[in-house]
Amino acid sequence: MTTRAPRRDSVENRAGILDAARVTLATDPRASIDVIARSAGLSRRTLYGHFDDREALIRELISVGAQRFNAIAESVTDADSRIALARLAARLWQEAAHVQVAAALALDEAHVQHTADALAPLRRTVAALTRRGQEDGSFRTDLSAPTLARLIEEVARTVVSRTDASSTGAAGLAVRTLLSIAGLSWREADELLTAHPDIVESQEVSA
Amino acid sequence: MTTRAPRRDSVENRAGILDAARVTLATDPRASIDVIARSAGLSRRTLYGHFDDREALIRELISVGAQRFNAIAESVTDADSRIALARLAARLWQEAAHVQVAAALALDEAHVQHTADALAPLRRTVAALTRRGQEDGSFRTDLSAPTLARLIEEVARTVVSRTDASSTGAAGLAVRTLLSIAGLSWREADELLTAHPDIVESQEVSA
DNA sequence: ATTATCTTGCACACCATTGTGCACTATACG
DNA sequence: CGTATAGTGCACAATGGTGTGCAAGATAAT
Repeated sequence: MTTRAPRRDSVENRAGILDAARVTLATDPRASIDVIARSAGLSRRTLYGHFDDREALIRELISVGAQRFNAIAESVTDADSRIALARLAARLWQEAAHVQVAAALALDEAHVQHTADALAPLRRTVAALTRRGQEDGSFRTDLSAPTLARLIEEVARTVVSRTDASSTGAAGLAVRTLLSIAGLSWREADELLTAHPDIVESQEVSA
Repeated sequence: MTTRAPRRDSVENRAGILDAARVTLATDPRASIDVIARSAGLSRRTLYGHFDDREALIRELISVGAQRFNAIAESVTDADSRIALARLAARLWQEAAHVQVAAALALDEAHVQHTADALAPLRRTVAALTRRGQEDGSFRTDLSAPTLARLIEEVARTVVSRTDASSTGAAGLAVRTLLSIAGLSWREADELLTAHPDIVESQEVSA
């Protein structure tokens, strides 16, 4: 009596719900279950077949998203801490779709804790990077490392969630902003991005 | 048949409600009317005696707060655009209590428009200041003036609403952050604040 | 082709919240 | 004082959301 394999449409629908939730909640973090389900082309009742709870849905969304971020954090290995920060920002930006939900949900009182936990590795990376940047003289030292790291996180969240991801040069804007926060002068950031055009592919941030 | 003068407790209570709403909504922008009323030491029913609507209450909160901000914006007249920005940030920071509600409500879809309208003067000041800073070579020119102005606004909102206003040096943190965004190197910002200690100085911790 | 799996619509109970009507009490004003 | 003004508690209807039970229908796996 081995249980039958799960139906293909079922797993597809489950993924579809997560997708719809990601898109929908990025705009409105408290969209109703009904809106999410319909946006996935399914009925509200069906959604409850895949997820016990609104909670369960959101928790999974956060967990899956966090994994991507943490993987990105690991993938950045540049020796130059300035470049490392720039590249980290750019790569996260490419995940904008995912980042925006995370940014939105992270502000929701009910999920702050889970989000914080899930993103711990990324946060550790940022903290280490900040320390390194200060030690090698690349980053500002008028703020303590923890404070600066926090500031970088908060500003990153803001820039990512409140700029139009589709507009040209948006990625460049995000990267430049974070480098400024880290303490680089804008000219230095400019030079850096010119010297390493691979970091941000879509150029042109006109004056 | 001349109507009698309004009772003193009535106007006090009205003010108390606005106060309570300010404090409560700063933490949780969608706190219920009941919570706000009780936090003001009044019953829900009484609140409805003073304000037609949840809307009406919030609209007044925004209007009153916006007036303060706009007044501050007008009060900053420094010729040096860097100092003007620093002072503007510092003065707004002193209004932290008010700023935090504004920041929280400004993110609420239902009130974005009203908030934007009410804060138009402040926004105009920031825009003009940004343009001036770019023209006199103080601010960065790798971003267009409107983009930079928007960035300054967003980061200001973030810093103000997501840092502990009571912690020491918080005002300094806010000011330094904004100067960095404007394009100053952190050393330059540091010099500026050392040369003009009056900008961040003397933060009253009045309850 | 059979059947277990999945989707759906509908009804339901439940909850929090909003805004109002009303009778009653308290109190500040003149 | 007397009285208009204000506060309170309670009941009420309405809204919009959550999560569940169930029967009937669709469909993918075997």
